[in-house]
Amino acid sequence: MYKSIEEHITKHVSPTAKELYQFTSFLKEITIDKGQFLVEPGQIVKHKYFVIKGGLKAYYIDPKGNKHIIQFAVENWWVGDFDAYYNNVPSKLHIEVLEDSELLSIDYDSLQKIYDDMPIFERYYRILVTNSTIAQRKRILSSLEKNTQERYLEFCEAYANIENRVPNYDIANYLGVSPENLSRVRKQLKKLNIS
Amino acid sequence: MYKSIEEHITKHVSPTAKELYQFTSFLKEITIDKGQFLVEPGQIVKHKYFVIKGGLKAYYIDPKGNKHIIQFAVENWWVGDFDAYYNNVPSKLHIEVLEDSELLSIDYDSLQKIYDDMPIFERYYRILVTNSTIAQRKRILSSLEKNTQERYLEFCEAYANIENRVPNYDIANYLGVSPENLSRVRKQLKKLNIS
DNA sequence: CAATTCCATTGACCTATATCAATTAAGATA
DNA sequence: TATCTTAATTGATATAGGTCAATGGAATTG
Repeated sequence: MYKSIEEHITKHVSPTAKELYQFTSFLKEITIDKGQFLVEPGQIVKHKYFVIKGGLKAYYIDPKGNKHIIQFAVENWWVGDFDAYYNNVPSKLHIEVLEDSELLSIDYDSLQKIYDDMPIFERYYRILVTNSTIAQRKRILSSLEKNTQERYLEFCEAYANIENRVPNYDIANYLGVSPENLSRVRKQLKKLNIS
Repeated sequence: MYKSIEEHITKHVSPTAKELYQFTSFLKEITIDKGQFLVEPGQIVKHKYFVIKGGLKAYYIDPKGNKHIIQFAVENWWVGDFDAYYNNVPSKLHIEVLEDSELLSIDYDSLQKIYDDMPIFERYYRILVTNSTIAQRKRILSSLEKNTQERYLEFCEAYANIENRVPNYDIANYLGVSPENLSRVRKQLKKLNIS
C-alpha cells in the first residue's frame, strides 16, 4: 500500500527506515469513486492527498460562473487546496474525482508534528513545493509565450498519461481556451500529421 | 544591515538568537546599480538575493524574441532564478536592476549547510515557497478569469509600491498585454474616476 | 437494441486585443 | 534652455479566439 509514497519520498530525500515508517503510520487510506468531491468551496481543509491510483481535477468557479481547472492529479501526485490547508481559510476549490481512486491522506496537525520531529520531511515538502513553483512559472510563461496549438502539444507531452483520460473540454479549460477552439486546433494537427 | 532580513525571518518562523546570528553570518552584502544584471541567460546560478533597498525585475526572452516579466522584486522580497539555483541548470532569465539597490546574497552551498544544521530555516524557505506557489496560482487564475482592466487594478492593489516605480510597458508586459492596450485601459479608468 | 445523454465538431459571427504607424509627452543630456 | 531620447498615447486595421447555434458521434442507461 505504501510502496508508491515511499518511492516518491526516497526519490527526493533519504529518511531512515524508522522515519519512513513513522511517516507512513500517519497516513490514512481512502478509496473514493468517480464523481465524488474531495474538497468543495467553503470547506475547511484539514487534509492533503497522495494519489496511489486514479485521477482527479482541482478547479475554481469564478464569480462569473466560469470554471478554471488548476491542476490534474494522477498516480504519484499530491493534490489538495494548499492555500486553504496551510492558511486555514475556507477552500474556494472543487476537487473532483475523475476515476475511481485510491488515495493516502495526511492531516494538518499530523504533518506539523512530523515537521517538528523529523525535519527530513520538511525538506521533502520544501523540495516538492519548490518544484511546483518552478512548474507553475513554466505554465505562466507558456500562456504568455505560446498560442493554443503550441500549448496543447506541450500539454500532451507533459501529461502524456493524462491526455487520454480526461475529456477534451477539461483540457481546453486547463489551457484557458474554449473547447471549440481546441477542437479546431486538433483538426489542424490531424491534417499536418496525415499529409 | 540585517534588520530587515531578520524581521522577515521572524515573521515566519522563530529561530533562536544564535541561529539567527549564524544564518546572517552567511549573507553577503551587495550594492548594485540601475541597469546592471544580477543574472543573465546561460549563467550558472549560485546565489539568491534578498532585497534590502531598491527594485529589480526578472524576465525571460523567448525564442521569438518576446520578453516576459516573471517577477518584480522590491524591499523584503527574495529574488533569483530558483530553477537554475536548485536544479543546477544554466539560467534562462535576465534579472535586471531597476533602481540602485542593496541586496543580501546567499550561496547554494551555504544554504545547504544551513538546512542541515538548522532545520528551522528549511521551514522558513518551505513557508516562503509555499506562499509563492499560492501567489502564482492566483496569477494563473487571474489571467484565466479576468480581463485587462481587472488585472491592472489587481496589480495596482497588490503591488501598490511598485506601480509608480516601473514603466507602464513593464507592467503591461507582466500582465501579458501590449503597452497600447494598457494605455487604453488606463484612459478608461481615468474617465471613470473623474465622472 | 433503442433511447438518451453527453461530448466533439463545424459554421457564422463578434469582440478583445495585437500590430503597425504616427503623434505627443516626459525625461535626460548637452 | 534647447536637443535628444525614451515612453505614453492615439488612430486604423488585422486576427486569434470567444460565443452562439446546429449537427453528428460516442458512450451510457434502461
